[in-house]
Amino acid sequence: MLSYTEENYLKSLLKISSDNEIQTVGTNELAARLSVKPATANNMLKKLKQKKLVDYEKYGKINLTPQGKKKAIDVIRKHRLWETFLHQTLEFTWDEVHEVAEQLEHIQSQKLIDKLDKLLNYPEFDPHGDPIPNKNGEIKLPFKKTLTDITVGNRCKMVAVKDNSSVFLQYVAKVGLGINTEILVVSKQEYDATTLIEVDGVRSSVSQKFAENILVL
Amino acid sequence: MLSYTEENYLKSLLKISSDNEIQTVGTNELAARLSVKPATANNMLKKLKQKKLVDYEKYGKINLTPQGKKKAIDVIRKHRLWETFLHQTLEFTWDEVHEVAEQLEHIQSQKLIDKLDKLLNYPEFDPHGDPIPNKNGEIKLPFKKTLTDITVGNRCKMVAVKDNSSVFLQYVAKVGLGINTEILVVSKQEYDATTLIEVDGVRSSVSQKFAENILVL
DNA sequence: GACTAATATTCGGTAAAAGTAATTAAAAAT
DNA sequence: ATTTTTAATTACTTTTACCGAATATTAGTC
Repeated sequence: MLSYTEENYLKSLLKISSDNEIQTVGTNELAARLSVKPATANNMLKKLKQKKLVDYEKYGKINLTPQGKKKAIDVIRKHRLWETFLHQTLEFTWDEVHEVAEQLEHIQSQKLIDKLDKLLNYPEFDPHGDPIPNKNGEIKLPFKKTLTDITVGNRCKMVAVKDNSSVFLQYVAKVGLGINTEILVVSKQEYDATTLIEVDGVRSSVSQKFAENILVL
Repeated sequence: MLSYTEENYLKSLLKISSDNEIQTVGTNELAARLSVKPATANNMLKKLKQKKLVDYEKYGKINLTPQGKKKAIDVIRKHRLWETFLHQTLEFTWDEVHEVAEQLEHIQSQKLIDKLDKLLNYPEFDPHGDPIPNKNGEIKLPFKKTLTDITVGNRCKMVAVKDNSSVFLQYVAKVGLGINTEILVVSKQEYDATTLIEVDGVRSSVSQKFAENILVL
């Protein structure tokens, strides 16, 4: 049985590698994500290596073993199913779901998750548009284009967000955006890529940082 | 914020005092309930006293403070709401719900519990017939008569069970009993109070121990 | 190839949580 | 009033997670 903390480390490892493409996961980055010091992360990595959940050599690259990856996917599956449940069934707003799901994802009961999955009718994406791994650990490929990729004068549809922080999500909602809303890119500043967008007839100016976190189709 | 274990101690303290009427709660009994050594329970009691959740003096009797009681009721409320959810919404059998609810009861989110309560339409009793405290901590009085109180030739209706162990519940179901089933007391052995009952036309012989754990109206 | 910056690791130690064995105190029995 | 039994407490152990400081390694630059 894995501890709450161990599960979080595995989850972060998987998330980092899927966020940054092929990219190399380092002790520092891992530590930063989890808001701990590198020494702490290193300790945990040693423990996880011993449990054969991660595979790495001193000063070498960190990889999840097949077992570790399976476990990590399972945690993410639980997290996203709970988010979906909170949003769909219990009417939580999409910026409220994450925090509670962080707790719920550690509940141990295979049957619970299977039943929840069924209740929600086997959803493929959570309220933020992130893919929910199915029971076999298969994940629908997430979208790769962001709002920054849309050229001036073109329309696109928002399908997900990259940043799940509550402050970001509330800002997104304030601009009139949500899953499946249409966006028109009106203009862009050449200097800092500040973008003027139009959503349901309302225009807003958003920063490059903002646009990078909006995934579109 | 209370730890998982602290919450369990408070819950047990409340349960003991409501199970055994006025009865004095001792360190030993508490320890036995939680399957730890008396020393462990004593440690925790000191900690809980310091947090002003229990009130007791060395070698004296243990009482929950108003705050402690409130917290304990809250944990029980969460436990029983989750049990109801698992049974009603997710189709768990009544002997499966307890174990998972033991985990779910520690999730911290007022909103989650309120929404769950609403989803279930503010239930007053859980799948075992135990009363669910409402949002203000008020508890519908539980039933006090047991199957042993019914005299030969009379009928009664099962409304709850005292023992929530899976082995007992499965036995109960095997005899044909469930919440709201009718029972006819056919005869009783004088020697050991073994009782012959009839449920839906099927007769079974049950021990005194069994009968004591069946609450009836 | 030597210097340096960035990154990783080890060591020693802290703090909190949860537990037990062995002892001591109190209550009950003779 | 002494012994026996029961209950409560003290003192110590283990586990988990964390950090600061010192050290080691790797990679990039001149």
